[in-house]
Amino acid sequence: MPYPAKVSPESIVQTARAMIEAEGVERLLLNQLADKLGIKPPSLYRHVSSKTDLLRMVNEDTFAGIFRAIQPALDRPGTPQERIMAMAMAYRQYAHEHPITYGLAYTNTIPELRPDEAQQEQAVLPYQALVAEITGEAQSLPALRGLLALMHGFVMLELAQQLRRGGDLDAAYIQSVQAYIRGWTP
Amino acid sequence: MPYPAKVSPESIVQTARAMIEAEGVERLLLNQLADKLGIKPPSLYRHVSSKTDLLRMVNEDTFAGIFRAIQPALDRPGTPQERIMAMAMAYRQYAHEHPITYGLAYTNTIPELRPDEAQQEQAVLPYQALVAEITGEAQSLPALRGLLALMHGFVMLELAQQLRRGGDLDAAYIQSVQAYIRGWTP
DNA sequence: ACCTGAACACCGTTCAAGT
DNA sequence: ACCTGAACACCGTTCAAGT
Repeated sequence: MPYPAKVSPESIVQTARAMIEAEGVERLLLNQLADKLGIKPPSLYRHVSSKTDLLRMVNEDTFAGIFRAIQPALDRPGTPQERIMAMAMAYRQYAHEHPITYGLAYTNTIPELRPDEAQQEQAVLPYQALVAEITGEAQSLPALRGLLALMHGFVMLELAQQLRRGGDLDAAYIQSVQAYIRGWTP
Repeated sequence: MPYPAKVSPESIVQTARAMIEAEGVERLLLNQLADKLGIKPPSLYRHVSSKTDLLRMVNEDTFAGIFRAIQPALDRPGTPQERIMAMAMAYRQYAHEHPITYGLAYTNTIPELRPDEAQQEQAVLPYQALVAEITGEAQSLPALRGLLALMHGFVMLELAQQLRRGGDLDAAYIQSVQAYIRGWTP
């Protein structure tokens, strides 16, 4: 009866993530996932309680990845404006490198796919503090929200192919974030 | 053989839209849709070539609705800043009134769900002209893109329940859009 | 011309049985 | 403790037959 596990929650999530990025969520089929893991579909249910649960795990992984990607901007030297800009660049880069799973993490049409609230909040606080260096404490929450909205919205429009009119998207992003920061600077 | 049609593409789209808003996309089942229309599932295929095609039609309808909602802001009197703000308010209101289908229209994970490009572009031009009154012609495209990103991103974060820390979201939206516009004003 | 019953294909999920 | 074969449920889609 000792039976070495062929898969782990980590290997499942990682393989699922790769399949989603390669083919899109709608083509993440559990029998194909099982195939790649070297097991049969029913065995997946030893490690994951449902396909929805699996997608939630992928999303958690995505949020962790985003915060890991933008972390260095916090410790970096420079003015608050420069550090926010560095964060915004790292944020967009992460989204470009994981276009499908990034979008998936934010299209929580199903509440079960949402990540833990408290954990999420904890992770944003340092960035709010960074924003506060420009706007002051009192305005920092709305200013942070607008900043996240601008970054997220830009990236989502890009990924959904909604910015198709040519022109320099890198420059548009930088200019827009700079304009936003400038607008909040007293 | 004369047989009056019980349904039309319009009635199908409208009913589908209502079901999506009421229950979410994942619970738009074609047999339930057929039920509400008083027909049997196979009959749907007289009017729609696939479920994907139906969703594309719903999305087209959504984009038309968005532009209809923000149109009045164009003709309204006032400074460019005021008219952009009016547009931004109408935009967010539309999204609040159609939370699910709004999100659906912008999460084009499948290319087939995307609306017509040329038509889309035509519809945005007046708003670019409005933005140009502030930024000048040369900067108007990137400035418009950032504005759309800010509006879309804010609304998407709200709808995905990603702004849960309390505070006045209406005020945050207004302040953020104002800051953005201010940042672009020479 | 439009609708339906019957049937198929696909895929997530369960469960009893294997090692 | 982990895996599998067989089977079920669900749902989008097709097609030949009805009016």
